[in-house]
Amino acid sequence: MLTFCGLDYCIMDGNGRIRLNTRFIEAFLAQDGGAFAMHCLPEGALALYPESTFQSIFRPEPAMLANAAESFRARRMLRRIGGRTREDVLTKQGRVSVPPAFREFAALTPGKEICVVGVEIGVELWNVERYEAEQAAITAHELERGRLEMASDLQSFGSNKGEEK
Amino acid sequence: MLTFCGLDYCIMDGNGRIRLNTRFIEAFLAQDGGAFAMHCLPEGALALYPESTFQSIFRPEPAMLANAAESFRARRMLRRIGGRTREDVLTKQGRVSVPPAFREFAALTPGKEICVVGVEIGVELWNVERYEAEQAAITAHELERGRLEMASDLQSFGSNKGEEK
DNA sequence: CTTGACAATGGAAAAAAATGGATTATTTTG
DNA sequence: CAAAATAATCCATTTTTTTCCATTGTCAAG
Repeated sequence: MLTFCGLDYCIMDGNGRIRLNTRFIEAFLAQDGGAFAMHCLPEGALALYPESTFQSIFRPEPAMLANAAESFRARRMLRRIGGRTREDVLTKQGRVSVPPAFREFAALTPGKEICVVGVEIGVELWNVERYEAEQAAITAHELERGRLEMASDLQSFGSNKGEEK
Repeated sequence: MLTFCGLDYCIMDGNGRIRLNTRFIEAFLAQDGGAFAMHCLPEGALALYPESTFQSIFRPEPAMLANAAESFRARRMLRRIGGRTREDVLTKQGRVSVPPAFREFAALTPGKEICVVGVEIGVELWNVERYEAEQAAITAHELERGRLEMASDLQSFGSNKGEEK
């Protein structure tokens, strides 16, 4: 069953907060009582994962923690997660406020429309243009895949022109 | 036996919902008590599959879930399914409401006519013009396939001109 | 230490949209 | 042609979404 699914367009209010739709609110409440982690993804969007999901996916290995003092790479890894993550709890009204630094990171402008995307294990907050570009990339890949599949269907007859017009 | 078959034209009401015909309603009720998944296809249409059918097709690999932190590709996969799917249940009257983002995706306009196509394992909702274009593409492919099939029949005699005209 | 400005927070009212039911119209069937 | 079944429309109700406002907290200047 898909816990977090669907796509909403909604408005970030003048103070940089958004209200999740009812299904998402209930999913967060059910999983960790509304506790979640907000994390900046390299794609330029913000992911919200229920607290426990975040822990199980992003928790650094003990070895990493032990190495932090000596290892440049270990420190960078911890910084990457730590500096780009914030933990919080949904308000009673199911609102999430996005801190200024994160808003800037994800190009989310107070007062403007944003996308809230269900991604099975949580949700992602996207700038609309960025999300549409992401969608287009996904669709283009799928269509190309379909095109090749159909072309190969004709190949079985030893077609000398597998490409259609 | 073809559970879902046939083609209907019907009207999406002013609130973005459609009512399935009796055969489809009964098929959905019979399979999962009316529970279904609505999924955006790259062709630009919406597929409705009974819950269990959808699960068997799109069940996410556990690896994908675990890799969400590290893998760009894993996140995109979760986004591809999660962001483009919604689970729901038929109402008592057999109505399905299509959320705004999905309406836009499939070019389904409230108050206008759409196509409901039986596709054996479920149904698809199409914008009328898009469906007609798809039909044309299917026919063109079949004809091309037939042409190649006949040509290859001649090949068996070592014809020096396998191509016709 | 107090005051004032600013931002963040929480709550609630107003607006908009979705929902469910029932009525009306249309088509199919006998 | 009449009756039944199906499809479409309308309307009242509920829910959701958005906007607005009051309160709280923080920081800086006096």
